[in-house]
Amino acid sequence: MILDKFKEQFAQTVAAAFCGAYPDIAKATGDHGPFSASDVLKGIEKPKDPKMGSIAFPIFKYLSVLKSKPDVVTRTVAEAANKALGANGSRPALTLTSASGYINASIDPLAVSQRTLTEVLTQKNHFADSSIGEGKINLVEYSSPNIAKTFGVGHLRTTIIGNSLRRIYKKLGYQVIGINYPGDWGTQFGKMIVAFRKWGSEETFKNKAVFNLIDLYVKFHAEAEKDESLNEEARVAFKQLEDGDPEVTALWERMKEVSFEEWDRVYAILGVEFDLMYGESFLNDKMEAVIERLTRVGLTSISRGALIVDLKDPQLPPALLKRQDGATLYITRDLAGLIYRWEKYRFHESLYVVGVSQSDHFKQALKVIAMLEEAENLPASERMTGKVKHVDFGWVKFGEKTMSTRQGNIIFLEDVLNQAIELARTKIREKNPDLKQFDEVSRMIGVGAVIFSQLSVRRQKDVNFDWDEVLSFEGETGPYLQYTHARLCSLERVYGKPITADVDFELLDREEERIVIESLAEFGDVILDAARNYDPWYISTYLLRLSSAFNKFYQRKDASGRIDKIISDNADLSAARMALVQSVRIVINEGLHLLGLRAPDEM
RNA sequence: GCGCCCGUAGCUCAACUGGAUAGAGCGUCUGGCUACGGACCAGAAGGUUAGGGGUUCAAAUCCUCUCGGGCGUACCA
Repeated sequence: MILDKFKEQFAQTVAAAFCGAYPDIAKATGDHGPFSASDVLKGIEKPKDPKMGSIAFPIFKYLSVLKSKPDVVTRTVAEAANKALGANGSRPALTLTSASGYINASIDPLAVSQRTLTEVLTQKNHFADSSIGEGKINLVEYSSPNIAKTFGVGHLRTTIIGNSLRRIYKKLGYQVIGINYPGDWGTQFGKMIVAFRKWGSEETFKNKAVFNLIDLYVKFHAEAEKDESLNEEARVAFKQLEDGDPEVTALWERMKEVSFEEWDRVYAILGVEFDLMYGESFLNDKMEAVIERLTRVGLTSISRGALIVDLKDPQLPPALLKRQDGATLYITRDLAGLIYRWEKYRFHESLYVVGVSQSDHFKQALKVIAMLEEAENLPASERMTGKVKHVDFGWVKFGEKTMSTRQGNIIFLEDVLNQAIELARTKIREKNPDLKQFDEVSRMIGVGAVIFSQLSVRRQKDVNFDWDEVLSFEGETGPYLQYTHARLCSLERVYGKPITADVDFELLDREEERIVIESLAEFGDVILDAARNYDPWYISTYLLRLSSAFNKFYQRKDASGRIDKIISDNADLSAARMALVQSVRIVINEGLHLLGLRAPDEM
């Protein structure tokens, strides 16, 4: 965003230089390719190596039109452009160079640093805020655990990605509704009820209730392997629940209650927030209307005894609204939920942060909606088609296996968090034994390591759950970012004087500073990338880049091999460098917040 | 069987969706004026991008086949 202005200037200058250098071809081809500022702007890239400048423009694809060699083209154009830039005698904001098929440009560091640091220091944590979301509502559904199952690491990704997306959209000015939609309905409850009747007791609800319920669930599946009739019993039991049988309903309520307690504890540790929570059962009385609506336009039919919507797509099985026995299914509730949310919020976008394994399910549900809206011939403004997205993510794998509650193959998230926190405590005891807020900071770091472990891989890819990696505090980790933040805070404490943007930015023109400052300038673009791609990973990797750039600056050595200290006897230099320090601290702090991590002042 | 996704350093991941010498971290090895905080920094080693063929100025990226893995495939969610 901050660099946009320079990119535009680059594009205009380069296009003009092309026109000047190849007037005949320009006349013949018209305002296209290298002769068009907007085409040049589209072709702009970031150089592989920051030493090559900040803007790069490859010219290969124009060689056949220009009928010339790459190095000749880049050299003549760069020279002409430089001449034009320096024409009015003042210091040019851009300096172009040519290199093997690329026209590169470096931006006058002073122009960037002045603008960037001033913005960061005055806007503080509101730096890179945006208004693109103003007046728009975005829904984000995430976490959505199941009753009577505990939080495993499998639920970690949806919870963390969703929580982060919620914060990212807020920063961009959207009104965001973070929704937790727990699974509190369905045949699984038939199974739980049967299991409880057979092997449960009052003791089940005593201590560690959720764990006891999981044991029952696992046992049910083990037994059902041997005895098919258990599944039939479960179907009957769920039907009783649907019919409102008081005894069964009471049992269901108790199971819900203990699960809620469990989640609240985990959300509190993670620092995850929601704006709205309702379970699947909330939609029970809203499904019939949806079915009627679908039926009215003739989309439903009976097949093999079940009520379906034929999706007219050989690749997708039909959407089952009702089973043979009349019980509703997952997709029936999701359709009701889709419509409920659309009618209530008229959202700009509605996101479902749910694993890849359900991508067919979402394709089916969205196809049903599209068919319905088409059949009802709704005006475009009344249609949600295109606004609803399945934000899928890869599996959390454990060794070679995937997690499965049914097989009892699961790691409890709370155990992971507790171990991470305990490790943080050990580290702090050894490195900073006098730390005042020992407990709180230990939690920040342990939890930060766990959260970051899920955000350091692109959303769509599977992520391995490896204890050693999750509990690592070195390298590309959350604690590394937190450490950098704490160190920046420490510098401000040592400096002890007010930090302002009223400094001589000319003093920050060395390579290391330049890279840090241009990273700061990118923050806004990175947030937009994360939002557009529904992936906080962009921010994770950006913060690592920024921290690494800062740490290089911090530990830079001068010719004699001494550390080139930030705070020195040179007051002007120190003031300028501290302006940079505080800017980096602000951006790391805000970036960590967007990811859902806390940033300690000391650790 | 059919559909979708994936295969990059010993390990975990990048590569701006077709661009420059395929980059980081971990691990291994070497180094860092008596630390403005060493949870850091500098350097070294490590690659036929699973394999073959094709498309073009240019392929890890696109098309095709082979091999290997994951997920889904109507009455679970």
